[in-house]
Amino acid sequence: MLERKDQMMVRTKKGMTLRHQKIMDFIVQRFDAGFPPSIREIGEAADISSTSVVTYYLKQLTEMGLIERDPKFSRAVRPTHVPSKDLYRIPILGPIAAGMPIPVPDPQAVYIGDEINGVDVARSLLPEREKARELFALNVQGDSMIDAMINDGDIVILKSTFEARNGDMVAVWLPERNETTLKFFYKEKERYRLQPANPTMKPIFIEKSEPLEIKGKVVMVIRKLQTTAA
Amino acid sequence: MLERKDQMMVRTKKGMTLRHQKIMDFIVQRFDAGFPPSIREIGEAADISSTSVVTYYLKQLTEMGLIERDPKFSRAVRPTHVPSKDLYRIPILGPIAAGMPIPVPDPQAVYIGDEINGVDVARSLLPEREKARELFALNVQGDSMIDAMINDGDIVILKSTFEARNGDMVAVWLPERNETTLKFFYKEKERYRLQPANPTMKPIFIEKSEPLEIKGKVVMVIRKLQTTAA
DNA sequence: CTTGACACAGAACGTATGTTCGTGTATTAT
DNA sequence: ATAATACACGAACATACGTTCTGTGTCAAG
Repeated sequence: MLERKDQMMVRTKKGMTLRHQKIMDFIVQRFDAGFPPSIREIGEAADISSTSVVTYYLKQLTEMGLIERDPKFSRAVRPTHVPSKDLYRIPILGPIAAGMPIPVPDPQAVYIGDEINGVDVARSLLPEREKARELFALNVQGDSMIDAMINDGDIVILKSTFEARNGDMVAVWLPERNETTLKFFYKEKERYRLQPANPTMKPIFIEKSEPLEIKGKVVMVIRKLQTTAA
Repeated sequence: MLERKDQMMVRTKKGMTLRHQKIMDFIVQRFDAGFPPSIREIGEAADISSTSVVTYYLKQLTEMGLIERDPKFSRAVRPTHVPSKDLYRIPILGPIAAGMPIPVPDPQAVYIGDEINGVDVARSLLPEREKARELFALNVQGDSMIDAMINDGDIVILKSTFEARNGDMVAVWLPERNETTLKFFYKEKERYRLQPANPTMKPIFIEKSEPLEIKGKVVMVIRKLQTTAA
């Protein structure tokens, strides 16, 4: 009864075929909606005509640890690890300090193993969803940022950018001084003014002849105080 | 067939009877688990013997806007508004400034209308779940907290407490000075030392004879930089 | 070439599931 | 007092659902 041999899936080793992915996508989609699918609905979504074949794949996905099932209930299938829709995990790329260059986001390297160091931030605190992917976080090391009202141990969240507008707080790398700094950015006639957040402190001025690399715009600062074990 | 008249639910107006609540609780519980219940399972959970009665209540809950159903699928029932399990909404009680007393959490008043001003924080950034209820947030007004490395517009998250340990950052009200301040707290022999977070600034000392009210312990500071509309 | 593992189809079976209908009993309105 | 309404039970029914069994085509190893 099988005629179209070209449509059969081949799984040389233990990988994900197109069918595995289609099924996973559908289950995740339905899980997000709150209504988990039946075997037959999965079959329809993945172009599988037989319920036994769906069961066959579900068994594999379970063994891979991608889904969980409860045989006691119908439609009791759910993905094991689903990132929360209400959170966004911002990768922490590394430390930031006055005498160090700023780690730059690398779209390739970031998602190795999917188990990256990161901060979870509520979507409600973030700008639009689309731009969240441009965000990265840095761990502040040392007291060198106190003029930016940022302390040792703080986490700064930046939006990757190479330009800045007046009034933005930016992460700047000054090659000639071998210095990283976080300042409010103002473009003046012949120079840039880098203004500390702390109003009691003086700005520094960078002539336009001097190189100045803007690495990102600070969008948030999170400070966790060590909770002395209650 | 009905003998126990005392067990019948009476809904004088449009309120929630015990059965409504039992059903809602069960649906929410199952929704969180990812496996929505069937009509009969709901009936079992709410001690309802007839499936038609469950349907009857489900219809009411739908009309109240508490749940949603999709008649195309079985087990397709979900609560409409479920607070995310990954977030915790910390109520913002009001402003904090140097010359103002600190708003104190009032367990009664907080939950009016359930639509309170608040910050959503990822649970992963918070201490244990149990203690999250003791948290409240304040909106920093003015520059008076710059010695605590806290700026105008910052949000400070505090844990309600009346005592402090050495090294805690606390919100303190000094009645004799009519002053609110955020400082690291150290108990010394004859006095308290209130140390600014900014290492370049000097501590203030409070003799033990002077009254000092600890209102809370700072657990987190969140600073949102205004994103100049991209 | 044979064998066995893999990928798939189809059908059958027993149970689960949601709806609907008929009936009964309190409570409230007229 | 009577009617209307709200709350509740149980049964019946058609369909949905998951499991299991048989069988078939594909491919690589021996």
